[in-house]
Amino acid sequence: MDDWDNYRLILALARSGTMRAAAIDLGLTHTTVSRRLAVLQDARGRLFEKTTDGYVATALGYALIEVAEKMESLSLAGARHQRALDQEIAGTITLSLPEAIAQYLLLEDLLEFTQLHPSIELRVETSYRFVDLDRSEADVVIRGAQEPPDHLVGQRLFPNFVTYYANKEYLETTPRSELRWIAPTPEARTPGWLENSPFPDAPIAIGIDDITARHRALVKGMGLSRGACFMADPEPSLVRLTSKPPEPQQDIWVLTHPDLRQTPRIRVLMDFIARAMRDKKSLVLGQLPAA
Amino acid sequence: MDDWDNYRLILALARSGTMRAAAIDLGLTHTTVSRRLAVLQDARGRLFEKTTDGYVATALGYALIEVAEKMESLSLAGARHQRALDQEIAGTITLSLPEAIAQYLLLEDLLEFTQLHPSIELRVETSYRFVDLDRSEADVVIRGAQEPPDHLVGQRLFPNFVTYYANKEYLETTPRSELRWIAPTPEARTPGWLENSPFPDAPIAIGIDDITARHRALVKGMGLSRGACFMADPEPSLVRLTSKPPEPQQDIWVLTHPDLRQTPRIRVLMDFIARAMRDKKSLVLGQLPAA
DNA sequence: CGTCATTGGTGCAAAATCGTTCCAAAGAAG
DNA sequence: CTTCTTTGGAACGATTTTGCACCAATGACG
Repeated sequence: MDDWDNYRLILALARSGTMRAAAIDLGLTHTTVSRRLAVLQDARGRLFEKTTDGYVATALGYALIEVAEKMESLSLAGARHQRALDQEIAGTITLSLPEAIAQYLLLEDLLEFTQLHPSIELRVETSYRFVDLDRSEADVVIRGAQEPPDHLVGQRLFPNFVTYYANKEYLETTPRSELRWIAPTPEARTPGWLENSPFPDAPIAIGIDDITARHRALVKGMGLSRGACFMADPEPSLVRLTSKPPEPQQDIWVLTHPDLRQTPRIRVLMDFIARAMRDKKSLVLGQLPAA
Repeated sequence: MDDWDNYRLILALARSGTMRAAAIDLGLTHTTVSRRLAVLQDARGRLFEKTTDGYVATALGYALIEVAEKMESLSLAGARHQRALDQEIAGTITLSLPEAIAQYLLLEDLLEFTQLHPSIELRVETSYRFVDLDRSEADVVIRGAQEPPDHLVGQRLFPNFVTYYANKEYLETTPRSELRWIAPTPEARTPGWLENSPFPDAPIAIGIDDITARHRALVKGMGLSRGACFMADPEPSLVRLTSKPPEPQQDIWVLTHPDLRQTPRIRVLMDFIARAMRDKKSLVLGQLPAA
């Protein structure tokens, strides 16, 4: 018995009496319980005897059940301890981050964070109204920037990569002369984006400020667009317009105020975000999985 | 964390500091430790932080390490308890069984039994001198018999099946007229065995009393022979002489004296033997694995 | 006494886990 | 500063584990 999980098996079988019931308790099937018990008893000797009404522990089995019961109370005490620890970092955090990242990159992760830390109330603020971060009410900020921002501390992750996309069907059914661009509003356009694109002669049909609205229009086949890899690559209806590698844009930063940095609650969130982002690094860099 | 074995992982990592060392402690590789820790921390939050000299537990990690330490002492106490229980059934058992079964069927199992119950000294007696079991010094007896034996109690398992065999090379290279039988001594022969055999006209070259000696001669290609399936089937150099199903011989019994039957030590051994035999039932019945 | 439900076991295919082999990064040693 | 060792992670193939669909055996119930 070099697998402590076997104690859980013993406990479930002792309590429920039958393999099928024990399997349900453990979230398994009766075959798995049967096989695991078989190897366990081969290694440690008979633990249960099959009687007319279920499995009954032998002397040895009973000894191990007692161990398992104590282990269970330990485990439950550990869970309580964990909740108590989480209480110590209870409070509210306001997180400000770009709408696109919130919706397309970190949505599930942020939900997971709230489940992992029930004592933390997380408020997500996706508007860009707070351009001046010092005056912002946010505690933690995710933003793209070239330089380390003043008065804020944190870590730089990696650049956000973009390239050119279109809806596959739109691209195949639209005559080349009819292709149109969906662009940001003029002041937000990257210099040279059109000239370096695969279709520099196509006209700009519309300028949309909101990045997710632009993405929706792109997915619906309303035109060509330059967009973030992490938004477009997972969308199966979209194809890249060029085989050239995506281009890096601004670096992504995870930031907070210097006087909040040592706050455990803040540290936990920033660490969590950094970890979640790194897990998606290849997606943000636009590295296609099997290409 | 619905797998208590993860506590072992935490403990090993906390003690050794690096994944590679922890992996060695656990008998695994560092990749496995790394992956398991990753999913664990995804589910329960950060438990360790990577510092310049190894992994250091966070507050949460430390709480779980304490749980794991207590679990470990529980597990060790359980192992001591098991040894103590085994002491209660300490003593000597003399087991009498046919030489063929001892050598070809239960050898590993009996060894395993002594490891499982170090407090029991098992003496194996394979001679057939004790034909009268009441006068035998054996505590437990395995024997073949048609009827439930007098003055002894226990359980009947299943019949021992036999059929006809030869060394494959011997069969292919020997002219049919040169084929010879290796038989038991005349008084031990089953009536009609020769007439019902595939080669009823082949002469009997030799009569050997000892069953294992007969088997060895058969394997060495010294002739045809009728023998137990559980001895011959696992031997790759032997082939069956007939496609007819093997014939049942005497039932196999596991027996003891009535006044010993309730002795825990005896019960443990008899239960173990019955279980081991049932695991090999298809082998004894001569049911070929992939035929 | 027959029917039906429940139990645990078997064979096979799918899935998760693991080990091997590689590699980049970071410290330690020279 | 360079070299070398040690660390942990990634990709891939192999093994193990697991679930599913059956089945025989046993007991419950009408």
